[in-house]
Amino acid sequence: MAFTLATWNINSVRLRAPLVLRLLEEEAPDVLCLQECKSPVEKMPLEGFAALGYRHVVARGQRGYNGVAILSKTPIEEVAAHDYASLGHARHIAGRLENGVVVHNFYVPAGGDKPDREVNEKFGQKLDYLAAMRDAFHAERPERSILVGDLNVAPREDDVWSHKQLLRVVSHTPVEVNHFTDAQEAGGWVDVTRQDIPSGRLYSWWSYRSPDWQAADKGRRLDHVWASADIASAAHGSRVLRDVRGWEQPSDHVPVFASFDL
DNA sequence: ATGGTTGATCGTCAA
Repeated sequence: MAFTLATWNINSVRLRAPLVLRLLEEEAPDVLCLQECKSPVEKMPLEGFAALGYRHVVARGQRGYNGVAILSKTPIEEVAAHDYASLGHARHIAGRLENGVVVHNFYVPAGGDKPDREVNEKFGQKLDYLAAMRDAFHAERPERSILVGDLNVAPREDDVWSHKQLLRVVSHTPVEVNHFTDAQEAGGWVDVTRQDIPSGRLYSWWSYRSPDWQAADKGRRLDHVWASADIASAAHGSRVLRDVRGWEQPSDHVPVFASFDL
């Protein structure tokens, strides 16, 4: 069974429900993972998604911040919803599809402005969160699993518009990249997007604060699709839907897609 | 070094 999966930081699922519906109609992924829903689950506009065939949902929400959801055309069974680093935030949900594949959907803390945990508590929380992910994957190495989400780290030099200018900017600092890589390696996760698109600049986020995002193109690749090593060879066809950044009243993130022959 | 924009919520925090 082949299926296509997408991940998208929607930055308010209620405000941008029309954009979610447009993506589902135009691209029809089998599974869509959303982050930053900024809504309790009971206030997410799930009826509209169900009307398009996405009748199966696992989600965690909270008022105003965070919030993750997995929409699926086929049944999905919730298998976990971890509060890594005990932040009390709705940042993770995991479900198992009928083919046995477990989908982890993450929204890693952004980490605030200053990349120093001594003066910025949020940066410390981000590092702690990534360390907790590492520990969890070390304790139980994932198999037949896919991990997606807004991981809020752009690990490679060609994942940012200027490696040199971002070395001290949160999302691309060496300490974050090290924590990110440790979590990835602890799980034996393969970066599916870079397996399919091995070289060249690739971004999934452009700041609202940067005018003329398209021409300036000061983007970062913060949104990721990983697969456990046992199924990584089944992945193909990764795409980053850059044009979605130009939709009306857009999210600052765009969807990232991958397909799997399993 | 600073400010730039957006969203939730309703003065301010988070991103």
